[in-house]
Amino acid sequence: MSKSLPKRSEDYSGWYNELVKRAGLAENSSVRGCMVIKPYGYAIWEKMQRVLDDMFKRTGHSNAYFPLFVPKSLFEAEEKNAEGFAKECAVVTHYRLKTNPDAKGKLMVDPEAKLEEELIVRPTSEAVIWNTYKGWIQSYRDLPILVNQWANVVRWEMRTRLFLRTAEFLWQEGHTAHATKEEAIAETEQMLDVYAEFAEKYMAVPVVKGIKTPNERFAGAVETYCIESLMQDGKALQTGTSHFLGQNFAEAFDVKYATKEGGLEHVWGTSWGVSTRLMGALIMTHSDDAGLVLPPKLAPIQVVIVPVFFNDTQLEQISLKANEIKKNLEAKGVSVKYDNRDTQKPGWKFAEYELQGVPVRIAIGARDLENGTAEVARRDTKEKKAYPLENIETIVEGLLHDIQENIFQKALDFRKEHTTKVDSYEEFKEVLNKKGGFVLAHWDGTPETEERIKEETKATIRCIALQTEPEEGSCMVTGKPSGKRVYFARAY
RNA sequence: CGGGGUGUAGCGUAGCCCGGUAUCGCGCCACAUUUGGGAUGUGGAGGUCGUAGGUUCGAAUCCUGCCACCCCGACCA
Repeated sequence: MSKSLPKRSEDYSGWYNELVKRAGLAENSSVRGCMVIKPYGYAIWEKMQRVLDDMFKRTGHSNAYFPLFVPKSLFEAEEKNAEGFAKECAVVTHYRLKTNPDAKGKLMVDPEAKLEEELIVRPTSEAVIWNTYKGWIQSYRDLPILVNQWANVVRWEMRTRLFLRTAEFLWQEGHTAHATKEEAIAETEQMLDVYAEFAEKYMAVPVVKGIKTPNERFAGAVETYCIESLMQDGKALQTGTSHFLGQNFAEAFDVKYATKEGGLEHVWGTSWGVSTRLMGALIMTHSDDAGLVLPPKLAPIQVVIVPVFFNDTQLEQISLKANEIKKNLEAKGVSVKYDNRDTQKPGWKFAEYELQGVPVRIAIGARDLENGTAEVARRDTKEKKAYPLENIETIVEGLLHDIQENIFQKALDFRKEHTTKVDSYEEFKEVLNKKGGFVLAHWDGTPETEERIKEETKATIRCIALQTEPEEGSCMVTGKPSGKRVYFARAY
């Protein structure tokens, strides 16, 4: 195993794959397409979960849990949704194994134990949930229902990549039911805002909020909202989606409520989710050739203290000071690791914590004790500076704040530099090939043109941004009139 | 599912064409010297060569089947 990662500029996907493994985030498992999320990677996911979960609670949602299996008859009830997922479903057909009479010590599927109705391993839970909601909702007094679940889902992907696309992944899916269309749309938009806030304030990942074109829309939704972000290789990544389901699922599952006025109406629905794919966005937005760069707000270890010592006496003295700093920082809510192992050298530790993206590193040696200082290094810029020990906690606290701001700003600048307006198809292709990033162009609004662009350039419409100001123009491909520019990019 | 490739120690590999029981690096263990950016030396442990079969006195090497993984395509919210 070589010591350094592949360079981003030379082999971006190699860099990503190696980084995920070497930083201890995840690894491939013996199950095709499925990953093992390792403790360090899972710790980041847990922090994401905690923040998001709080945000969901604050907006009135409660958690619940629904089954992993969906009976085929339920699954197919909402036709478009079922069709959209049909090609990537794992299906349970039997419920028993038996010993194989032809191969000693081996098991085989018991042909006698065929399920009467196949069970689909959920690729998403709308079907089970709406079928359940049917029993929960009779009157307007039962609405709204604001439920979220943290779960795993399975989508049998042909080609997988750690975090970005795996056959099984972890996510949360919110499913809400409302009395009115307006309320459901407001919910959809509210959750999109929650995701955007989370991405920008916590992950430090700038996002474009928008709606999907019909081609890219969630199967079964009336409107799909999304947040899109830009990775360092110029490819876009969908980081979250929020769907206005209209009455599609209510109709498919016959979910009606009695109105105040005594009428009977189908309820309105939404669903919204973010997944472990966020980990991919986090990694690819900030990290560099030396390893992971984590935003302080999501870093499992925010500060690491590394002692530099030559003998046990020195270590003892340094530890005294280090533990004091650790305690003081922890009192301020900062998570600190004091790495006093004598089995690794300081230089090794420096490199290791850089690989793991720990935002701030404090090194204390005998020399520092004499001078009453410590060396403080920040991960994002790799700057090192000696500070007096007295107010080091304040310095570190400020630094964590700075890093959070700085990496967001850096990502935002990158996105600005890589967002290009073009007015011709030629220019469009050139920008895609030479520069990458988001390309803002006029489009005639037809699925045919969108499809043609996708086939010819591999770029898709990432979204129609919510904040886009109207601008008269003509479609770069067909010349037909267009009222605004849309975001194109090659995407993950 | 199509086209190409690869499976050899925990990881990365040489050997395969031309058959004779496996090379090197990292990591691991022990000891010593080291320790402010991934230390050095000496010694040591670790292998069903993906798997099943075939050819052969003898197979990592040749042949066949199977499995897994990677790349390209197709597919993909």
